[in-house]
Amino acid sequence: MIMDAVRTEALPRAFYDRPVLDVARDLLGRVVVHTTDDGDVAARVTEVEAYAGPDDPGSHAARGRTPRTAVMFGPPGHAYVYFSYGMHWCANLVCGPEGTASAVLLRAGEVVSGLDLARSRRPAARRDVDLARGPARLAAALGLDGAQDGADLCAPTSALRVLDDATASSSRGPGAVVTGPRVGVSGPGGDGELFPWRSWLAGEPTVSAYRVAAPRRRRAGSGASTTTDEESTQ
DNA sequence: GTTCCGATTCCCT
DNA sequence: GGGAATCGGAACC
Repeated sequence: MIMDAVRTEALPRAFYDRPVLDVARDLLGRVVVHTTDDGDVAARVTEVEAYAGPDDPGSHAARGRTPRTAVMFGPPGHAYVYFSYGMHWCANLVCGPEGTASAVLLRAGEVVSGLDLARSRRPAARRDVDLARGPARLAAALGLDGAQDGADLCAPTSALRVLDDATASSSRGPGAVVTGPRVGVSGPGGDGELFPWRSWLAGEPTVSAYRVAAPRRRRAGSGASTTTDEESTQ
C-alpha cells in the first residue's frame, strides 16, 4: 500500500462517538499509525473485537470504573492500552459517548509501512503476516505500551491515530466483513445469543487464528483439576 | 497484605 | 496441540 501524505489526516472524534459495533465494523480496512523517535509504523486493521460497556461481562469495564479502566469511561477517540499476562500490551480504541465505557480491541493487522522497524520490534515473527497477527503482536509491532494509555487519537499532533482514508471502505466489498461470537461470554440478551463481538476481513492471512483461552494450570497443590476441555477453531 | 487470574504469545513436541 | 512465562489489577481476608 502506498501511503499518500495528503491522506494522513486522523479520523475525527465523531467517528468514535457512535455505537461500538458500528465503529468496530468501520475500523476494518483502515490504517492505524504510531509515530515514535524510531519512525512510523502503519498497520491496516484486519480484525477487531467489540467491548460493549459495563453490561458486557467480558469487558474490563464490567467491574465498574477503576483507575485502570478510567480511560474507557472517558470521552471517545482515546486509546485504552492495558498490560496483560505480565508481558503483553493490548490496544483498544474508546468509542461511544463519554461514560459508555465501550471500546474496540485491535486484534490483528497488516503492517503496510515501517516494515523494518516492525520487524525489529517483533524478532520472533518468521513471516511478515505474523508481525501484527494477534492483539499483543499488533501492539508490539506498532510500538505501543502503557505510555499510550489515554492518548488522544484525534489531536492534530497525536502520535497515535487512525487515518481518514477514503479508500479504506472501498477496499472491502459487501460481505467481506465476517462476524463471530466471543467464546466464554454470553450475549447481553442471554445465553447462546450470537452477538457480533468479533469482526474481521474475510480471507486476510493476518487474521489471528481463534483459540479458546485454555485454563492455565493452577498453582501447585490444587489436586482437583477439572479441566474443561473445549476446542474451537474458525 | 495476600491470592488469583487474565481480551496472550512463543517454543517445543 | 500443550505448557510455560510473567506482572499488575482487583478481589478477598
